[in-house]
Amino acid sequence: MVCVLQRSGYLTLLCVKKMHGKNILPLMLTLSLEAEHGYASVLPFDSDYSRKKTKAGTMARKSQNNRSSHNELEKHRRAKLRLYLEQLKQLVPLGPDSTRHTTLSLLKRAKMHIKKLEEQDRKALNIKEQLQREHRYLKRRLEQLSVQGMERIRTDSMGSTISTDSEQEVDIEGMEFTPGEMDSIGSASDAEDHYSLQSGSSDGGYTHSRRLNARLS
DNA sequence: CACAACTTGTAAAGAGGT
DNA sequence: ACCTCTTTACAAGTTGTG
Repeated sequence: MVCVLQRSGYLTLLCVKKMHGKNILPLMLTLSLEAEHGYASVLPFDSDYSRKKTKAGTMARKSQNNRSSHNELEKHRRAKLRLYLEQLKQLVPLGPDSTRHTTLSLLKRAKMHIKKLEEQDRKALNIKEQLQREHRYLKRRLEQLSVQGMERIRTDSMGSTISTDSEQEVDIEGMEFTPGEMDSIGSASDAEDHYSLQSGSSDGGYTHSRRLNARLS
């Protein structure tokens, strides 16, 4: 039996039982001399243990120094986890019962919060698309009406009279036309936008267009 | 008793030697 | 290519605490 007192405070005993001249049942016994630990482990041992990547070999290879540095690393990992949880806590709105929050409850809240944000995002996207359709439709309608107004003025002027009918005026102040938009006047997407406006949510866009149509027809 | 913190063993991945 | 070692992360068991 070999007995080694390690600097880490652990006592390692190496026991080898001989039978018929051969070493059998080798064991490595590790005892902690620190009272608060009371640590003891019995490991199978063989002369090749330091080179084998077996479960027992790994255990035997790990010195107590490795063990404590491993514990330190694990401590750091937990500290990092705590930090991330703290950061998460700043991002998640906590309810009135914010006196006690466990890790589990925080994660549950975070999950709910993410779902809520996703829903808000989805709704906002729908509204944005609806407004874009409305905007496109109104723009094209305005372009059509301004063209009609110009033609009306031209035919009137051929009759040596200039119309001063205020009802025929089209306010194009503030309008901007890009070449693409000018090309798309009267295109199929016009009807599509109009349809989507009619079938869309009940905002003021459609009624506004109808008023405009009625006034100029 | 529930939860947090700690300890320990182990697997996986990557590095390095042969 | 194979083997071993180291690093890293995770899971399970244990201990501490309010």
